[in-house]
This record gives sequence, structure tokens and C-alpha cells, in this order.
Amino acid sequence: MFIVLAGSPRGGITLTELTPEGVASAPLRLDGAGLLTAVASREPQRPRWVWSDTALWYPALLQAGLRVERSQDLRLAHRILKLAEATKGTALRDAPANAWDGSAVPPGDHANTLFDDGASENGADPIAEFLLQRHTLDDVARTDPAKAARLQLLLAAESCGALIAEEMRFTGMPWRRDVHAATLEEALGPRPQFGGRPAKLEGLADRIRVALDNPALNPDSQPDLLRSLKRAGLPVTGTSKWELRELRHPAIEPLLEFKKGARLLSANGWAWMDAWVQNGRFHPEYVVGGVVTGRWATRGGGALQLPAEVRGAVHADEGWSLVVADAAQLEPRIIAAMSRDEAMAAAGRKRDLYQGLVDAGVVDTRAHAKIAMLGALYGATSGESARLMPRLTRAFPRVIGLVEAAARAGERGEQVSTWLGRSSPLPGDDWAGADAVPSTDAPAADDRRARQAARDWGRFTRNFVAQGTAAEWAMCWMAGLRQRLRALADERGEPHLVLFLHDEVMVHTPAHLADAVTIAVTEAADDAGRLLFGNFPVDFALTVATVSSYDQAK
DNA sequence: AGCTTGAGCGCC
DNA sequence: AAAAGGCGCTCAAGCT
Repeated sequence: MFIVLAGSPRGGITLTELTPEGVASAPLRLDGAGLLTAVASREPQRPRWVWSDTALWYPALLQAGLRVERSQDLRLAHRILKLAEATKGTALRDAPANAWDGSAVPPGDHANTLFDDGASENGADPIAEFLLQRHTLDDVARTDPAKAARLQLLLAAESCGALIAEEMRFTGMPWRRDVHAATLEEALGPRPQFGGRPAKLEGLADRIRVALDNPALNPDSQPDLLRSLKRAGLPVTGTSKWELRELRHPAIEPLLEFKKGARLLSANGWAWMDAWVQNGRFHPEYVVGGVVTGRWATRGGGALQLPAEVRGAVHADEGWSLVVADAAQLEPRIIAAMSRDEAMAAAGRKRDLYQGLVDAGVVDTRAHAKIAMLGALYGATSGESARLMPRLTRAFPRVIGLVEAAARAGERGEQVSTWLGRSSPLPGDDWAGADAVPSTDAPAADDRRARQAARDWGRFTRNFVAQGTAAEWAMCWMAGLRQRLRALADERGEPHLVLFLHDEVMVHTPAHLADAVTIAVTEAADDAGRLLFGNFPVDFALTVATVSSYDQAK
């Protein structure tokens, strides 16, 4: 059963029940309090809640202590269907741009959007949109039922991801301010009272000024620093640490240390802590489907880029543990399954797929295996990685055939799609590509540019199918895990997800349930593999660790 | 004054 | 040693 919510969680809500055949009940008018009662009373029947935007509706429910198991996020679903190769020729695909093409609910504005004034504004009627999406899938199913089923799975997984993202934001990641503050003091010195540089950082700045003989130097200014380095006779083209690392000069050591500290201060310093950590919890905002491939992004907080330095501050509560699991060599396993490459799947049967490549005699060392695989996934054109490619092609023709085909399609300006049917964007207007007609004034240069652009786009589409399908697997993994965690709850608490990082999850759990969580996360990975790839014998190996703080994982 | 851009560096 | 896909975030500089 589907229940469509229209309006906004503050009020002016209409609730409509739909049967699978699309027959609607008489709409129910509700205010904000009525919504909570209605959700609580209907959720035990496990309906799929259909709403415009999870970030708009779900926080109000979570605030009231309610959770839902299943949903359809119409905005996320619309975006997938609108772009999907599979929906070519359907009404949704051909419809002119409308309110559903808009972007996510803006931050801090979760209950004040265009949907606020009622269901029909700008044609943004959730019931009509939901039915259109159903019909679109029906249209696809008429010619290719399997393709439609995959798209449906994708929409469900994406929508479940949106639920999880809001749940994680609401609950937050356990964060020890004292541990974080100690890290900052150790690296930077005491927190400055009235702004300005922390003492240790200023001390390093002084050493750099002396070494470069420039008392006025501001090492935070890239142009200023570059000028000073050149004046000191150093052969530099930029100020990146990779370039500086190679130089021998008294200024280099304090400069590298300064850059490291400055980075920590600006990205995860005291200001960051004040903005994002409250009551022992870090509350990041995830953007589901924020990356074209289907990966998540963040909006503020940078939860997906927590540097190793501060991970010690992610600390389980007293009596609780963190279970950290990451999928080992996920993307190679994904393309093995997609291409039905038995040989690579066999190499991944052991826990370490890279070692599997060595054991199979494809390459001589694990390091080479890794470099070669990255080359296959990213499209290496030079260096060691490119030199190892022929060995991979011989050993795994199906895998390499898959990624090469994706690259060639991109070079021709075509879309490619993930396993479940998310399609790559079409190249932009400035993309001339392989078919570019050379202009008369500078044909050679234009032609070169066009070829380069085509190759660049090919590397993008090559990676898109692997990265995007990996993201789909990960969402299915996490969705299954979420269900299993709920079932583990007892009187001492409920294990819950606190971090999702592309191929890694972290669960905060009562300590006595850590082993059960480890089993759950492993079983959920197996389930996800079967859900996507059926009986194809590919393993999705995990590295799982039970720890008290995040820096202890790995 | 406020916006965009580029450099740089953190993550997968 | 560097290369090759996807990002977010911050600062300073350069622009309007």
C-alpha cells in the first residue's frame, strides 16, 4: 500500500491512500499533530510513504519519535527517471521541465518550500507525480520487465538512503569534544582568545619568515609565499606540499608543518567544532544522490572528509561500541559481477582481491595489482598503470571489455548506465567530442581539444558505471543493515548507523550487541550482492572492526 | 560589499 | 615519482 502526503508537515496536509492499482481513497485533511497520529497508526501496516522530499517531511516525524520503514522520495526518483536511458520515449522523460526538476530542499529551510502552499502549486502535485512515475516504470516493463525491476529497486534504495541520511543527521555521530580539543591543542597550541593564529602555528610562521628572509611574509597567502620561495632561489612553480617535499631548504620543514596545521585549523578546528558538534554529537548534513554517479555528498560539516587526525574524537558512549565495516576492493568486485567475469570473481573469492590477482599469476606483486586495477577503473593512459593493462585484459577480458565499452560510449558522447539503471549525464554544450567539425581558423588546435575532451569524458563514463553501481550496492547493503539493526534492539538500546562513507559504514551499538552487529553487517553485504547480481558467485568481502573510537579501525 | 575562481588538501 | 575517477571545504585573490 502507498500513502501519499501532500502539503507540508507543518499543516495543510492531505493524506491519500493508494492501492497498487492506483485507486485512491478519499483524501484526509490533517494538521501537523494529525500527521503524527496518522503516521503512528498506519506505519505498522508497513506502507510505502510517498512524499515530495524526505528532507522536508522526515525530520518532523523523527522529532516526534517516529520512524518509517519505507518511502518513495519523489524528487530523487524523478531525477533518476528523467535522466535514465531506460525511460526513453516515456511521458515523464518527454515532459517539459517542471517543479520536480528542482534541486533539494535548501538547508535550514526544511519546512518552507514551494510545496508549502499546497499540493498543486506549480503543478507539483505529489499524487500526479507518483502515478506518472508508476506509469513510467510500467512502460519500461512492457518492453523489458527486468530493466523495470532494477529501476524500481534503485528508486527504493535511493529513497531508503534518504531516510537513513535524515536518521543519521538527527541522531548524530558520537563525538568527544575533549578528545578533539586535545588534538587541536597538541598540534596548534591553546585556542586563541581573540582570533589570530594559535601560538604553535605563529611560531612556525616566524621560522619560515626567518628562513626566507622576509619578515612581512604571510604564509597563508599563496602568491606571497610563492614570490618569497622564488626570491630565495627555489625552483618552484606552485606551493603544494608535493612539490615542496622534494626541496632541500631550511624553510621547507617548518612550512610543511605550518600547512598541515593551517589545514587542520581551518577545516576541523575550534570553529568547526562549535558549528557542528552539540551535546556530544556531530550532526552532518548528507546530500543523497549529490554526486552524479549516485554517491552521497555533504552540505556543511564535511562528514565524508573527516581527516584521520581527528577520527579519535569519534568515540562510542560509555557501555557502547563502534562497529566499523568497509567493503574491500568494492569496485573491482562490482565490475566483475556486472561483466559476469568468473575469473576475476574467483580472484576475489579470497578476502583480498589484489592478492588473488597475484596468486592467479596475473601480476607479480600486490602493489602492482592495485595500480593495475585503478588504471582499469580510472582509465590510465601512461605510466606503470597503463603498462600493466594488457595483462589485465588477457586475464579478465570480460571486465576490461565492460569498462572499455563504457569509455568508448562516452567518447562518442553517449550516455552509459549503472547496473540498476542510473544514467550518466550527457556531455555539456561546450563538449565538441569526437564528431567535432574543425573550424576554419584553427582546425588543428580545435581538433586536438576535441579529442582531449572526448578522452576525458570517456574516462568519466568508464568510471561512472563502476562507481555508480558500487554506490547502488552500498545503498542496498545499508538498507538491509538498517532493518537488521532494528531487530537487534533490546532494553539496553538499539544499534544505529552513524556514518556512511561510500564503501564503509559505522554502527554505534550497545557493547554487548557488537558481535551481533558484525554478523548483521556481513549478512547484509551478502544480501546486497544477491539482490543485485543474483547467483553470480561474487563475494563482497568486508573488513569489520569493533572499536571504541574511529581511529582504532584499520 | 559580495560574489566567483583557483590553489590546495582532506576523503573514497 | 606520478598518474587516473568522484567529491567538499576554506582561504585569498580577483572580480563586479
